[in-house]
Amino acid sequence: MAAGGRVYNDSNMTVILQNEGIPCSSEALETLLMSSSSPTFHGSSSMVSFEDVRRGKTPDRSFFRPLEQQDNGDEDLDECFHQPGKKRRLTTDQVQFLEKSFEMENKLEPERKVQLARDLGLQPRQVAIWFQNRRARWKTKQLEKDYEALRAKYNNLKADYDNLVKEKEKLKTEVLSLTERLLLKEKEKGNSGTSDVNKPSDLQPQKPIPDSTSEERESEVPIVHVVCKQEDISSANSDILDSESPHYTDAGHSSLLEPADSSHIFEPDNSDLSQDEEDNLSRSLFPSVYYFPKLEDAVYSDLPAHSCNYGFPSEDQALWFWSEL
DNA sequence: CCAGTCAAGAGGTCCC
DNA sequence: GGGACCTCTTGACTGG
Repeated sequence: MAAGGRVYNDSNMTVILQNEGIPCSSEALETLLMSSSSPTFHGSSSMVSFEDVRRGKTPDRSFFRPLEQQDNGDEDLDECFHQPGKKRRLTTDQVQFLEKSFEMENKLEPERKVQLARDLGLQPRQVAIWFQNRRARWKTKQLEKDYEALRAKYNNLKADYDNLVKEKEKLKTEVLSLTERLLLKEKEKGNSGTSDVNKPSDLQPQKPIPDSTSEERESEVPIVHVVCKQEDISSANSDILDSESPHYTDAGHSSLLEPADSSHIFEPDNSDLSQDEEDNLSRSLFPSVYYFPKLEDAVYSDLPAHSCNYGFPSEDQALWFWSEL
């Protein structure tokens, strides 16, 4: 490596030491070189706790250096004379100390910076840079975590959505077969000679007179209003579904959805819906954009007045329809 | 201070 | 074994 190939002489030593802010008299040099091989620091530096460091028990800024000397006997030379442009890794203990400090508070006040620098034998600038980098890398990690969490959430929601789509299909099939049965029954009735079989009122429950409040609410929700007013058989079907399968009503959706969380809003799957575009049932079931809460979260008991139930209890609607059978 | 970037250093793998 | 190459980590710098 490059470090191995470095050649030092007295002159560049002096320059380097001055760059490092180390007094560079011949005695100082000697002291540094001596201390590097001094048995005083040859034990693990962990023998002196960081608490001691905080209390000022550490002898001087060279405390953390010997770790490198343990790794490589030549490191001390490198450490003392390394070129100013060259990057030096912090020792494990220095990093641990900084990490602990970072855990306690990831911002660095000037006083703390100076104190840390003194404790670790680093330049305050180095400490500042270390904290900056640490914050940046912590943020990156945090973003990764957040991304993973969001992805998991998305997968759950997608699974819920898929289940709902399946359930919708099932219910659709069910409604179709029931409708067929109903029509068949009506046909049989007609054949038996009853006169007013084909009146729409026979197929549909009498629309009750809405009270003033429900009237007002209807006007607030034009899309649903229009859908609910469809005076055909599928309208009746939608009433049944609304009462029996509250998952698709908008009852309580606003309170169940987290605000500003677009992951809860599903655009209709066009590929799914377009396969049966004439199906009024689908249209009445799904407004252009629909929301659905998690099944277990849904509050089915308090349907709003505009949720296709004409302001009547859903059980009654079911009765209107089934009483005709 | 942050985001983006550079570059040194260290570890791993492959090939001769 | 060791050199070449690659990748990742991390200290340092820069511009906003």
